[in-house]
Amino acid sequence: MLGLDEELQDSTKINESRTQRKKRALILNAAESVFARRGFSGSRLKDIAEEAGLPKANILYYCKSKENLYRCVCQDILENWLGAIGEISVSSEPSEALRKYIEAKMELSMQRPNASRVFAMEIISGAPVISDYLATELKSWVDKHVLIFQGWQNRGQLVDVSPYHVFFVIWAVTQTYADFETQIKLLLGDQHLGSDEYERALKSATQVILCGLIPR
Amino acid sequence: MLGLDEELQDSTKINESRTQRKKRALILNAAESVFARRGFSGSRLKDIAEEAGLPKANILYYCKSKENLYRCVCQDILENWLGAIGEISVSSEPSEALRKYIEAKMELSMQRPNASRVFAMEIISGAPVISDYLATELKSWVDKHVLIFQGWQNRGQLVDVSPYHVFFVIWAVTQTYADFETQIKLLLGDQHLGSDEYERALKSATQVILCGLIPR
DNA sequence: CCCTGTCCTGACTGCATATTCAAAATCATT
DNA sequence: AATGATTTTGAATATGCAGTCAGGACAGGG
Repeated sequence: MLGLDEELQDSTKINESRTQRKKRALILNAAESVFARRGFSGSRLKDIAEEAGLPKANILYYCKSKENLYRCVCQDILENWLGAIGEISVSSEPSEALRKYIEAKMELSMQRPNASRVFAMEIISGAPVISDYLATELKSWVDKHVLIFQGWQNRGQLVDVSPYHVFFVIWAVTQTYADFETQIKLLLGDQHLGSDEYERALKSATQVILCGLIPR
Repeated sequence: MLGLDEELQDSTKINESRTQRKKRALILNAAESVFARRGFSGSRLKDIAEEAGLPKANILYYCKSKENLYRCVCQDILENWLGAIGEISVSSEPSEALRKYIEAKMELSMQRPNASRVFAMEIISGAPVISDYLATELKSWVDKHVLIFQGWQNRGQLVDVSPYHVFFVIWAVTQTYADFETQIKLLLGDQHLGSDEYERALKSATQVILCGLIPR
């Protein structure tokens, strides 16, 4: 279990046919949903194969090993996340910028809850696969935005809390609706977190966090 | 994988000697720390045994099976949590009550981070073992407190957000410092979340959440 | 239609691991 | 100290699973 970039199944091969790309996506999806539920060691290739509707050996043909498959899933998730979340600029109004950011994160959590869960398990397990990514790409992204936050704070547009912790709070809240869906459903007595409940969650999260961050 | 209460190794046997209770605690501790890192399926009895400094077969002697051991760990965690968190009463001032609650939760997260992580993984996995507990004991506790929150809201002491989501937000934030410690350490560049950083985390969490909840 | 390389897959292998077992050690009681 | 009950443990077992492989299907180019 080392870094992400070594030995990854090359998913951008020059001559990859349409059906092949579809099959890859199918496998990644199936794998993501199984890994999300059982974690890496708890997942069985057989289950992933069934979920994807393919024979086990075919999975191994596309992704050389279970570990490599897991790495591909992680990479897929990280790319998707980095791409989907827009930047925040210094000049923007913090309340609007933060609202947009929270909305975007929330949207991601609801649309690909399994991605969030795989990520969560990976971190809880000590990030054996993505720690490099966290320490380099994510860290520099965060550090950059911490500066922006401090700019806002100097202008009195943001309350005086450690900017890092602002991120921790936002991430915690937005991801909880994906990661702890089971618990939330059970407590709300709901079977499926409908879009009405999603609205309420978004409203609560945004309201609580923003009110706590923007001075009046 | 069924409910919690069936077939649990009876840890309250009448004549259990001091050394036996110590050994049980030793095993539970070791198991908790391994389960926290690897999840249920990812954990190896061998690793738990090594962590506890006991031969593998001895673990099985005390807890009949790996699954039963996992159940015991979960039960231990839930009991500890339920016991440690005080009640919140209607008559209390919401800002003080919530502050205390947040502090207590935060304290638990920092003191037994592994417990929090086991719990998190269990929920993400769909709560195969503790779903009964969530649906009964925890649900009734939450429902009771939702009424209290609504009382506060009627008196204008608490902003108008869904009380359930107030809990989700508080839990998300307080647990993130245990569950995502790896990520937080990497981003802060710290090796060990010292007590100074803990103070900062507590302050940020309390400030953001409370300011968002208490009207002015 | 044949040939060549790619893709697919059922059966097999070897290893890791939870659990059992039986014998040894320890303890408790008289 | 003798006897029986409980506790401990190394070794054996049996199962489940990731990964291999050899051969079949298939596509494309001539």
